[in-house]
Amino acid sequence: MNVKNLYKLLRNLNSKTFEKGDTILMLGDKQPNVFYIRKGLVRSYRSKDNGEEVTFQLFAEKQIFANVHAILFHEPSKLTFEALEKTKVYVADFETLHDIGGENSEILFGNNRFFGRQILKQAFQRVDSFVFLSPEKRYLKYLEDHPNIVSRAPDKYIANVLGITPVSLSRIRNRIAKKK
Amino acid sequence: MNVKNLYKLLRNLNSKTFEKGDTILMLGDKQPNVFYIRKGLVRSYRSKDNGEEVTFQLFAEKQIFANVHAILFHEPSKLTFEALEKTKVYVADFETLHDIGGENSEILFGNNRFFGRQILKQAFQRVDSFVFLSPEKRYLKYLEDHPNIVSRAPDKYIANVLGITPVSLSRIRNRIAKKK
DNA sequence: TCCACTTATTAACTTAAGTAAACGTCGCGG
DNA sequence: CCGCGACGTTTACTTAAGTTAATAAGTGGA
Repeated sequence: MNVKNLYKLLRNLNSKTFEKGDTILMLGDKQPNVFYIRKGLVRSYRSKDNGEEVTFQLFAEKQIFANVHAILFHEPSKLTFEALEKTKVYVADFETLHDIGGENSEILFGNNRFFGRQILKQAFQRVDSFVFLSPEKRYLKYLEDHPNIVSRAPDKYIANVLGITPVSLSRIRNRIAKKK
Repeated sequence: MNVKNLYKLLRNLNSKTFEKGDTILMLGDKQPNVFYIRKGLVRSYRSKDNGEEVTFQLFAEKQIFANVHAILFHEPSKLTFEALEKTKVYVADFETLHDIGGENSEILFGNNRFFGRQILKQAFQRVDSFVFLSPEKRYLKYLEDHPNIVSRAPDKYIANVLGITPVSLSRIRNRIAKKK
C-alpha cells in the first residue's frame, strides 16, 4: 500500500462516538458504511412480525460491523445497530475502502481483520456451530470465543444470538454449574 | 473487463467431471480452488469426534463452492466435498481469479454470483434462519429457496444442513402434511 | 431375480426447549 | 428513599427434539 492510498484511506476514516442507547445504523439505511469499534459494545437486531426484537449479533472492541445488505446486495439494511455502552468507532465508506485496497488486501487493520474476511469468517463459524453443536456446546464455545461480550451484554441478547430463549440459556447455565 | 483478462480467465477455467460418489475436494486440501457447478449435486461434510459424518452444505447447478478455509484463512480445508450425482464443474484457482477481477467485480458469472458475495450471502442467510426461524420454518424456507436440492438430496443430508436429526425432519414433514 | 444395504418412517421413551407467569434483585429516576 | 420497571431465575406445563430401535420401502449389485 502506497502513501497516496494511505492518505486517501485516512481522509475517509471518521471517528464517531455514540452514547448508550443510541442508534448507530438504522433499519432501511442504504449507506455502505463499515465500522470499526475502538471502544464499546454494539448489538444488531430486527423485529419479528409480532413486534418482538431479536438480537442478531453482538460486537465489542476491535471488531468490524457493517451495513452488509447495502454493501453486498445494494439493499436497505435489514438490521438496526444500537450502542449498548458508550461506543467509539471509526466509520468509513465501503466503496472508498474498496477502491483503495481491494477485498483481498489487508489494508485496513492488519491480518484477518479486513472487512470481508472477518465478516465471512464470523458468519461461517456461526453456521458451523449451529450445524455441529448443541445449544449447550454452542454457548460454551461462544463464551470461549467472546468472554468480553458475555460478561457485558444482557443474557437475553446472548440467548438470541445463540438461537435460543433467555429461559433456556438460564437453564443451560444452571446445568453447566451443576456439572462442576 | 478487457479482452486480455478474459483470455487469462478462460485459460484458468478447467472443466472437470466427477462420478457419483467421487471426492471433489478432500479434507486437509490446501488448494485455493473455486468450483462452479454446471450440472450435478455436491455435498460438503466433516466427521464428528465419534466418527459420524455431518453434512454442512448442499450445492446444485449454478452454485459456487470453494475451499474457503484455504482461500480466506490459508488453512487446510476442514470439509470434504463429494459428488452426489455425476457432476460437471468449472474449476479455477482463486488467486488467479482475484488477480483478474478483484473481489468486488462481477467478472465470473454475472451479477451476484461472484465468489465472495455468493458465499457470504449464503452464510449470512443461514445464520439468519437459525436465529429467527424455528426448525419447521427453517425447513419450509429451505424448501422454498432450494426446491431442486430438496427433491434430489437424501433427507439425512438436508436434516444436517438444517441443524436437526433425520428423525426430526421426518416428523416435521409429517406435521406439515397434516396441516394441509 | 433376489438379497443385502441404505434410507425414511414410525414408535416408545428420554431429554431439552418453548411458553407463561411468579418471584426476587437490581438500578434508575422521581 | 421509595417505587417502578427491566432482567434473570425459577416453576409448572406444553411441545418439540434427541435417541434408540423396529419396520417398511427403495436401490443397486451379484
